[in-house]
Amino acid sequence: MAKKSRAAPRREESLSRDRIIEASIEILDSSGEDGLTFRALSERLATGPGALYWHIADKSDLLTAACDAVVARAMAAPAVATTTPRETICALALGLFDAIDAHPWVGSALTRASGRLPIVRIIERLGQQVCALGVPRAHQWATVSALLHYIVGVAGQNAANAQVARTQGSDRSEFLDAMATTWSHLDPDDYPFARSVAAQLRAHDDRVDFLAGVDLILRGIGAAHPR
Amino acid sequence: MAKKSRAAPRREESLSRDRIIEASIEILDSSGEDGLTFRALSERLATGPGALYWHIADKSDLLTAACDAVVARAMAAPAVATTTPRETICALALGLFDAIDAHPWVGSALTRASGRLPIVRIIERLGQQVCALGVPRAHQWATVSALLHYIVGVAGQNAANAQVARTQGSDRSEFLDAMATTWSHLDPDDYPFARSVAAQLRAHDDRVDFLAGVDLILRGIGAAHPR
DNA sequence: ACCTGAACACCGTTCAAGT
DNA sequence: ACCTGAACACCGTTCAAGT
Repeated sequence: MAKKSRAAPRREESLSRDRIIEASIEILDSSGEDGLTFRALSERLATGPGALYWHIADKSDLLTAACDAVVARAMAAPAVATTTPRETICALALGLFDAIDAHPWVGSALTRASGRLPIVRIIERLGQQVCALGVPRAHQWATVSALLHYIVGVAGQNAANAQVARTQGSDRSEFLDAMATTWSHLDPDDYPFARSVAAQLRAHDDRVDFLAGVDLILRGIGAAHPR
Repeated sequence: MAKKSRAAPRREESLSRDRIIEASIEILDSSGEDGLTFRALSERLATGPGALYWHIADKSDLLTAACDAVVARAMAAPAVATTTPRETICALALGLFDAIDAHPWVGSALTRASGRLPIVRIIERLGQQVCALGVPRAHQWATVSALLHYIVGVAGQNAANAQVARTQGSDRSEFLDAMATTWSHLDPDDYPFARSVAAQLRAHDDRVDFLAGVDLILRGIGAAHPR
């Protein structure tokens, strides 16, 4: 047996906020929101639950920090000077959509992060482009707010869908299929529209619909503030 | 002492799904999401926690049902024949906004109710008006989806704000004030936009901003599908 | 300063037993 | 058929005690 080197640390790396957040993201990605517990997390980090509280305030802090790490990456892509503000907004929105698609738990974390850092990052990037679009100062906040709420709304719905699919053990298409079937059995007098779109539901592409919504808002901005 | 009448029931009314949901709404309104526990609920209904499971599947079922009761009321208002589809959509959106403002927990419940009854109710009412607007069949779903996600997004944010305000014991204006202060202290190079809107944040009216967002989407619909 | 891990005060849910 | 309430398997969080 090899002799222990002097002052060998208990872990390969000592505990730190960043290491905790990194481990949290891994657990969230593999086991979902319900899988992230202080016990599971401390086990993975080879420590006790109490140790985590030295580096993070509470679970909400942990979730927001994990969310922020993902959002920061998605918002880090620099704006290319040769693109229009409109294109940049679409790119930012799509970047967020894809990040949330890859990490569904970010969707629900974002919903609970109002006013916190991850939301401010998004507001800042959107806001700069809304200014560049020529929206007058008095309307800038409401405009950014509309874009933000739409994006966060879709994010939350996607997270919820993923959560349902996870707990039911079914994948997305099975989930959509079951939903479409339920809708097509609704009362024709009370729910004519829901019945009529049930079929489209099976084939639709969330990403395309998401972009269509962003496009609608951008058109609205253009119509409200013609240059 | 009055003689007990024969066959006196243990409770004034026997347990039922509706009574459970009604009591849940009262608890949610007075104590928030965290206040709704099976123990608090069974105590208020003078029964044991296990009894509730005879009438409801689980907590998610309970929350969705409570949410649906509120949404159903907000969506029940009949469309007046003399109004335009546009006005009806605004009225529906405002009705939901006010319902969620009065019952903040509905916001987060809605986010987790994708494809369930409360969401279908909203989709149906919006969908009929979107049809009336003359949106071509192929674009109806994406259009309704944009409106829905925006509304649910705002709802979720409002619920989160109310939740933060509740746990901090502060009211909405204190919360907004603290947020504005934090934002105004952000780094000027990294967050010029967030800093510039921080002041507006203190004075802004959520309801007005919400309507501005609905208006933006409606303008976008008009621009995308001119009649 | 940082970590340990038992203990506390809860949860949602189940289920044998009652009526 | 409907209800009871103890019991189960968890949570997040705290804190005296260690290094």
